[in-house]
Amino acid sequence: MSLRHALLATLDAGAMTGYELAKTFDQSANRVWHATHPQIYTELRKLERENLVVAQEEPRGTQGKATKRAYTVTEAGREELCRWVATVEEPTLPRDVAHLKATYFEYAPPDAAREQFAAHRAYHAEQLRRWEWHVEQLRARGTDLMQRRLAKAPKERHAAIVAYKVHVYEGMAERARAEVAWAERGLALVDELERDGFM
Amino acid sequence: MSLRHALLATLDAGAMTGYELAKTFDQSANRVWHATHPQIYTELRKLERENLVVAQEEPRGTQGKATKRAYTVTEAGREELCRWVATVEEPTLPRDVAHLKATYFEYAPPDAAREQFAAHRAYHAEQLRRWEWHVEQLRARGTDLMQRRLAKAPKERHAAIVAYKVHVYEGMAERARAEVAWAERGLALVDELERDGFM
DNA sequence: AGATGCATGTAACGGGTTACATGATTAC
DNA sequence: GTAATCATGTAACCCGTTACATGCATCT
Repeated sequence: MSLRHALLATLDAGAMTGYELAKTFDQSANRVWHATHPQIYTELRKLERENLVVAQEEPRGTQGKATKRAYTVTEAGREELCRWVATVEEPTLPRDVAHLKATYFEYAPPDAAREQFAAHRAYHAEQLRRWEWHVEQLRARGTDLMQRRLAKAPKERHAAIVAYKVHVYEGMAERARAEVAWAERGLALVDELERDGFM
Repeated sequence: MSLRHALLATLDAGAMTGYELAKTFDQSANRVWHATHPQIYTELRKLERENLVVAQEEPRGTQGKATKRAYTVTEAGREELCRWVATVEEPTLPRDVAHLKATYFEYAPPDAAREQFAAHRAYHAEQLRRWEWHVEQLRARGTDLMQRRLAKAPKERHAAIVAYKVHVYEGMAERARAEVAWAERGLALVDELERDGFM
């Protein structure tokens, strides 16, 4: 149940609608925790029922039929967020398709193996680019979310707020680099096995 | 739906019961893909209904009331396995509690942050030990599963069978090392922030 | 007038976890 | 005889995905 806390933390920087949260989640900041929009809307309603957030309903469009709802964290919500952040959690259990599949590449022709290592490399190279870009943005305190967050916090804490996020995103970048290197060693391995007649 | 393929691959090395598969899954080999025992038993029944495996039912114990079922892959199952291995899949979407939480360590007292980085380090150090041990076992072709797998495959393919698995497990070890390093940099960061009065 | 994109949802389904149930074997 | 462990399952629940529905806005 981490989605709710990711939502609480994001909302703590300032009120947002479900749509804005969904955008924030999948394009920029929280690529650490994936969530789809139906999930976000549903979870927000749930958080509202539990009084961890409150919604401000406003008309959307000119006809006044459609509405949008901007959510704000309540005091209880903030407490729940702090409680969660300070709690040590069980590590996520491993479930990694790419590595699982690579375990059994013996069952596939060399070209299929190569194709998959190449796809792996491409995906993580792209991720790496994103993480690196994001680290720069954070350091420059240039993202919307960060500015809103900093505006609400006392100045002496700004360094910590930025530093933890930078640390996380640098960790993700490091990971992506490792995946790229792993895929490249994989490609070399396929070549080697084929050259030596083992495939 | 990777569990079924992990099961098919494991069974392809030789018949096993659900219990043996569960053990294989969580203690030694397939720590790349976590699965609990109810899930394994259920999936095996499903694979059986789809004719991807067949079960050999045998009495268990002396009273002859309880039974056990040893599963074997069918030709269709092997084809499905090969098809899956050769297919490029969407990468698993990121969902990482530890990194998500670390993003918000600003909300926690420094000691709570330290405790979590320490737990992270301990967990991945232990994982690293496991992966390294496993790589050694594989290279020595010393695991049960590997020996059964090799016994069924033509000799000229042995090198590839071992090499792919070693590559995967070395990748996992590399990852674990990166997580340990990340946690250590995290600990240093908390110290630094506290020393400079930012917490 | 129709297509595309913004914005907010609901419903059905599937995979995975936790809790529970049951029987056999081994060690004390 | 009782506790622990081996072994096989079922049931309820929760989280997340996919597909569908709806309304407004903008561009052509």
